[in-house]
Amino acid sequence: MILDVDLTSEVPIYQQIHDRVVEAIAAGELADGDALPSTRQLAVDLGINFHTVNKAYDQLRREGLLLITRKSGAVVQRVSTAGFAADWQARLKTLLAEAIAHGLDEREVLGHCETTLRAFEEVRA
Amino acid sequence: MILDVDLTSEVPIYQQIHDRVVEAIAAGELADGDALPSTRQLAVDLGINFHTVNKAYDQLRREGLLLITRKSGAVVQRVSTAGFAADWQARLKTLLAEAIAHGLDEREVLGHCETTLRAFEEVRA
DNA sequence: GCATCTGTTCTATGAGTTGTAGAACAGACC
DNA sequence: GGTCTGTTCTACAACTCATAGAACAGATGC
Repeated sequence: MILDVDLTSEVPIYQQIHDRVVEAIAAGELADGDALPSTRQLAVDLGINFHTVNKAYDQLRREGLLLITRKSGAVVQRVSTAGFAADWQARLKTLLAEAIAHGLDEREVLGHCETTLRAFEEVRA
Repeated sequence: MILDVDLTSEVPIYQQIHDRVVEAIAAGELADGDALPSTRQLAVDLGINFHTVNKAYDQLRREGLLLITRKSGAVVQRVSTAGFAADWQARLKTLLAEAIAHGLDEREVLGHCETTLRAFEEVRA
């Protein structure tokens, strides 16, 4: 699993780790039961502190995407989470509004959504 | 113009103000040339400090959505901004991946995008 | 048993962000 | 002249971010 983070980005490192894992799950590169590297190992690989990796993993666990045990480490396991849909739709509205406000056409924006979703499908197929 | 912010939210107040203005522009409730309330006035209306409003307005100005002068105050005026598209598409990918990772179907996600975009169109019409 | 790796938890520190606050200046308006 | 405006400056408490060190306990392999 390739997981590249930009240490110079304004986006927090733990957030980048979180986002890359989510994208890998969406693309099917990570499926239920797949193991992630240990917090200490990934921290060494990325050249960061293991507490930072721990924070990203913990966030994924709270979101119901990761199961973490002392025995098996971090394993992808998706469980239903309440209240996700409403929060997600609110963020979608804000993001799409940003594109429209900046002058993009509705059809153009929908095309970007379609292309992005198709990319996930294709990697999975 | 109604602008409601949640002071108890974990989302920063200035970010909420920014997002609501962007959504209003996308929905056509705010068009080019429309004036926003002064920083001090909006701060009083929302019961917050005017520096916080100033931060939100300044962010909108840097994004090319607002023109701020001592004379006319804050006025909606959209100008082209470089580098917006790439950043936006990266954020779109992350947001859509989150939905797919949580088990939503691709068609379902695209449907949400379509519905949200249509809502903007309808308010504008 | 022993060493090692793992997740977990605690404290701590420095840098940066967030929101509030007060003050001051200058242009615009009546 | 008085008032409203945006702008800029400093300042503060609270919080976040990332790093750091230490310690504990379960699991694994020899």
